[in-house]
This record gives sequence, structure tokens and C-alpha cells, in this order.
Amino acid sequence: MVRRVSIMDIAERAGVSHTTVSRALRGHTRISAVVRGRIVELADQMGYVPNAIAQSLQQQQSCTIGVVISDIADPFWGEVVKGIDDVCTSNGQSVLLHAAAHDEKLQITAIRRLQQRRVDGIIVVDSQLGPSEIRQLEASGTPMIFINSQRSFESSSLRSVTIDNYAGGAIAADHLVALGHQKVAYFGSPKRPGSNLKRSLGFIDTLVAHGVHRSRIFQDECAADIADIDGGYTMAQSLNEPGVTAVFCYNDGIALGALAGFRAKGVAVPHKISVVGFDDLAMARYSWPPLTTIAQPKGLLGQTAMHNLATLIGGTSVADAVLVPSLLIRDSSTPLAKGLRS
Amino acid sequence: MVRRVSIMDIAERAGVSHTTVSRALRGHTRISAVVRGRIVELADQMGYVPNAIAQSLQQQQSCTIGVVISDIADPFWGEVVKGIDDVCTSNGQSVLLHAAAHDEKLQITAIRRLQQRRVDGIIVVDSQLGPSEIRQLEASGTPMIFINSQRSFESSSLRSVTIDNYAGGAIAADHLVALGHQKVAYFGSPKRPGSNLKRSLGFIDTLVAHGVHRSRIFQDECAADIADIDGGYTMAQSLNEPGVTAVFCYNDGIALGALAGFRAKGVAVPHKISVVGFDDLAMARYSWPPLTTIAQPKGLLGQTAMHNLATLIGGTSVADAVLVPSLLIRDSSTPLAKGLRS
DNA sequence: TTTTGGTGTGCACACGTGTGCGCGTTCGGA
DNA sequence: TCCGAACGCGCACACGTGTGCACACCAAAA
Repeated sequence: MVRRVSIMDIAERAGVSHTTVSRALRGHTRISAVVRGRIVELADQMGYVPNAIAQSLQQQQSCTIGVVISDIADPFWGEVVKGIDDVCTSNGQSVLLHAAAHDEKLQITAIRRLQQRRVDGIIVVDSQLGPSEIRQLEASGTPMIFINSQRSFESSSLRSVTIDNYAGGAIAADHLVALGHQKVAYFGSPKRPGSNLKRSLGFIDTLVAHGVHRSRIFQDECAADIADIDGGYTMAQSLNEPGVTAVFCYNDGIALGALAGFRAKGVAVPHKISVVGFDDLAMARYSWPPLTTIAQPKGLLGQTAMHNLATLIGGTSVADAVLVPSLLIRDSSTPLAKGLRS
Repeated sequence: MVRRVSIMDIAERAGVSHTTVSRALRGHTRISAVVRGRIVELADQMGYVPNAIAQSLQQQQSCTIGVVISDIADPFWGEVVKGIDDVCTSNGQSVLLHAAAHDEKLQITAIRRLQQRRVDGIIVVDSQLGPSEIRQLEASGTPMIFINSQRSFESSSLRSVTIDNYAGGAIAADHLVALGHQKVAYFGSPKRPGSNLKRSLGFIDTLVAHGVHRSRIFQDECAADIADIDGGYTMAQSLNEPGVTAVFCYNDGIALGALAGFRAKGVAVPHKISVVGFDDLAMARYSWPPLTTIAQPKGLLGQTAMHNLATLIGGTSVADAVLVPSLLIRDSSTPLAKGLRS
């Protein structure tokens, strides 16, 4: 940290006390216009940059928001962070970023460091924390928002912002049924048990409500230790239920893998089989064929989290927020061809 | 900022001065073992969390690195930030993130705010700053690293980390010539004039060195006000030089657009025309066909920047770093078919 | 017993900023 | 001319931490 000019330096040059300089620069009343003018000019001329650290110490607030994220390189979370940052900068706050892979220990360490830095609040994206850690955090009193967490909270300082996974599954089912599909599959992921269950339930319940018999709904799940895209590839390869004409995948990663798997197998998408993903990753637009998917409002997720966090910091209580996903129709889903009806 | 226990609180409870508490917790010598034990236990029991803000003020260093980035949602920059964060956390530092779209004013504002926060150094990703702003920053004395900036610096506190764009263009040329292509095109972008020029020069110079006549090298450039992907689409559509069998694109965005444009036009990639991109975006793997590209070492870019910044902060001077890109062969480029030779 | 040296602890200050309170000055009205 | 009010400014403290110096104490050596 380079030594910089302080208000004391300005005070000395102006022949006044540092109190006067502080008041003049902050636009305090009851400072004579001449003195204020001289101080402002002097500050500019001397290249004064206010010390936010000292201000934070004095004001007992840092105007800083901590963000803990599993993988900043993931384009999905990147969009979420962008939403957070947008609201932050318009609030005059800054974002302290801490990456912490999918690991409880690392996430706790990151949160501790942020608390040392006295952030005004914390947003945890894609939390992997267990109940005991949560209780520990409740005790600390720092306002926190969890985005797409798998659990809910009782403490007044902890809130969540999530996507309605059940509704997302239902939307996918509506779409496929409307296209005429009557025998379908769900490609799941064991890595996120909570959201996986909700998406599959919403999907299956809605299919059943539309009159699709349970025996015509197949489920598969990839291994927990491989990348989504590889899991999707494998499940597409090994799918050999005759007559299945559509697949709904837990997320776009699995769906993109499935596209590749079907292509390798010689099964044309969407003419022989329709594929629907979840998330709307940036790359979903550029796959071949472009992927029909249940889009998560990623930017909105971050913005809502930040808004609610600001409210929490302000001392007002807020409710958990649930956002609804929307159907984004591209080219990987199509009406059931006549010949494929079984 | 919630009121938290300070070393003074601990001191009071332990019946010693805050000095002793500070020394005990920092592992200072010349503190009796009994007193230290009691203080450490008390600190733990009272839930003491050291105040990094006060420490920063006292130590005159914040252990914080500022990162200014044009678009955090861009997966390319996300990987770079990940590289920065990796080194930061292992150095015990934190990352203060500030987004600032492609706009000089916003970037300067972001830098000012980081300087107010007294960050130890700043990394500016994809800078759009002009010479006069640069001079202003030199004067401030804050150590800074510019990643993939379009210019170089004289000040000892300002350094750059860039990719060797000329070499990247040359590698693309080598690859296409090796595949037998003799009539090619370059799809450029006017948004980043510096790197665009270097990539095209490296490409063209090397083609000429391989014996390709200049009259067989076509260049096009998209409009500055549209997205890369749309620019690529348009350029592919409007390409009507007969006999061109390969295209090298300024970046993957343009290349992905070109893939779509050629497909819409009924020109098969790679059988009728090979396409090579630049960057290796995450989605380049999942396009159809998967994109051959000149890969930038994105994580390394961030890590190198952070390493050099740490050196700069330590007071030692460093040189500008130039990293070399590498060829990543996928399916969008293929040997020239016999029938297409002109 | 006095001197010397080491050990454990506290005082007081520094870092840079903001603010409650009080003091001196000026001004306007009676 | 006198008095109250408003104005302009500084003193002193607070925020939480770290550290140079001094001081008190104790033990061992002279």
C-alpha cells in the first residue's frame, strides 16, 4: 500500500484542522465557502484519495459484500455473479469474491475470511454446507443469502433464493406432451439430490396428470464421479428402451452429452428423439441442434439475492424467494413423427 | 457490520491489557505460557474474529487484490479470474471484483474505487484505456497488471501479460497449409484492433512464407456494433470467393457464427470448408462440428498475472509476460479434398 | 549486598477518518 | 450599547489493532 495523502496532510497545507477538511470534503454545512473551496481545490491538486479502510473502521460498515462460489469459471455462475455485481455497484458496494470448490471445509474457510474482512453480508452460491455448519453460521449473525441451496433456514439472518425445480420439471412435461410424446425418459444426476428429485417429480407428476402411464416413463442416473457431459453421453448410448421418443435431462451439461451420445449412436435428434435440458447455459444456443431447455433466470437470481441481502442488512426481514424458470424452445425438440407413435 | 468481540473485550475478561492479548494471539514470544493459554481459550470461547479492517489500517496493507473486468459472465474471462483467485487464496489474499463494461469511464471509476479500498495491486482484464488514462494511473503508483491489453507501458509499476497473437495466427496458417489448403480467408473483428492486426499478420505472413500467393488470401471484417457470433454468421453468408476452402477466424465467437452461417448456406463444414477459431471457449468443444481452434492458456494467463503482480507489490521489477497459444485440433478442419483443389 | 541480565507486562502512540461538544466570533435587533 | 442567536472552527475521542519503549520483577552472578 503506497503512502498516500491524508486529510491531515491537506489540513496542514491549508492551515486548518483535519476536522475542517473532513467536513469540507463531505459537504458538511457550517463551513465557510472560501475555506471549503480552498480545501476542495487543494485535495484535488494533491491527489487525495479517501481511505475507505479507515472509513470502514470508523463507520462500522465496510460497504462490501462477500460472495462464495464453487466455480467462478462455470458460465452459469458467472451470469449469477454478474447479476450480483450489477446491484452492488448501483448500491455503491463492492464484491469480495472467494472461490471454494465443492467442499464444506473450503466454503467455511472462505466465509470465515469474509467475516474477518467484516463484509456487510455474504451470498453463498451453490452451497454444500451441512446442518451443523449452518447452525454455526446462524450464531455469527452475519446476514447471508444462499442461492440454489438444497435446504432452508430458520434463523432471521439466513435466507435463500432458489429456482422452482418442480415447476421446471412440470414445464418440460407440458412441452413434450403438447408435442405428442407418450413414452419418455428422465436423465438424472446424483450430485445434487435435492434439485434432481424435485425436477424429476415435477416432470413425472405432470406426465401422469396428462394421462401418461408410469410404465412409459423411464429413469436413468449417471455416476456421481464423472462430468455431466460424459454422464449424458453414456446414458444416451445405453438407452435401449424401444419407443422412447423424448428425453428430459437434469441439466444442459447432461443434455449436451446426450446429443453427442445419440449422434454417435446414429439416432437423429430431434427427428428420432427429442432432447430437453435445464439451465440454458450460454453454449446451449450453439450446440447442434440448438438445445430446447428450461431456462433459469440467472441474472435475476443474482439480482434478487443481492436485493434481499441489502434488505436483510438494512435490518428488515425478508422471505425466501422462489423464481420460476421458463421454456426456451430451440431445435432439439419437435412434434412426434407419425411413424414413431407406439 | 454486527458488533463483535475485540481484543479489548478479551483483555478485560482476562484482566490484562489489550497489548498482551494481541501478542498472545499473534504468537509473540515473551508471553508466559499460562497467560497465553488462558487468552487463547477465552478468545475461542468468546467467538473472537480478528478485524481485518483494523489490521489493514495498522499494517498499511490490505492483502487484497482488485480485479477489473469487462464482463464476468464471459466464460473466457471467468477462467482467467479463476486462475487469479487460485494464486490469491494460496497467498492469503482476497479478490475485490469490479465489473466495468467496455467503457473507459467505467473502468477508471472502478479503478478509483479499488484505490480507495487501498488494494495492494490491481489486475485489469481486457483494458480499453487510452494513453492519457494510463499516464494518470502511472502517477498513482499502484502496481498494476494488464491482461491482454492493446498497449505497453513504461512505468515500473505497470506491466502486461498477453498472449502472442502473431504466433497464434502463424500456428493457424501452419495447420491449414499442412492440411493442403491453398486458398483461404481471414474473418476479422474491428473491436480489438491491436490483437486483430497481429493475428491476421501472423496468419498472412506465414501463409506467404509457405508459398501461398497474396491474391489467394481474402480478408473480411464484421461490423463493430454487432455480436461476434452474428458477425461470423454474416461473413460466412456473404463469402463468395470461389475456391476458398478454409477460414481462420479472429475468435471462437466469430467461428461459431461462421459454422451456423455455412450450415444455413448449405456449405458443409469441414468437407467443403475448414474453420479454425481462436480462444478455445468452453462451448467450442460442443459446437457441431467441434471447433478446431488456437487455444489460449486462460488459467495460466490469470496465474501469471497474479504472480507478477505479487512480485511487483514486493518491490521487485518484472518484465512483460507473453504466453504462447497452442493448436487444438477438433473436427471443423480437415485435409483438403482432392476435388476441391483449384 | 549490589550488579547484571533476562522475562513478562503495560503505556502510549500510530494508522485515517468522522463527530459530539464547546468556544470564540460576528451579526442583527432592541 | 448590549444581548442572544447563528455561524465557523478545533479539541478530543472513537473505531480495532500492532509495536517501540520503559518498567517491574526475579534470578543468577559478582
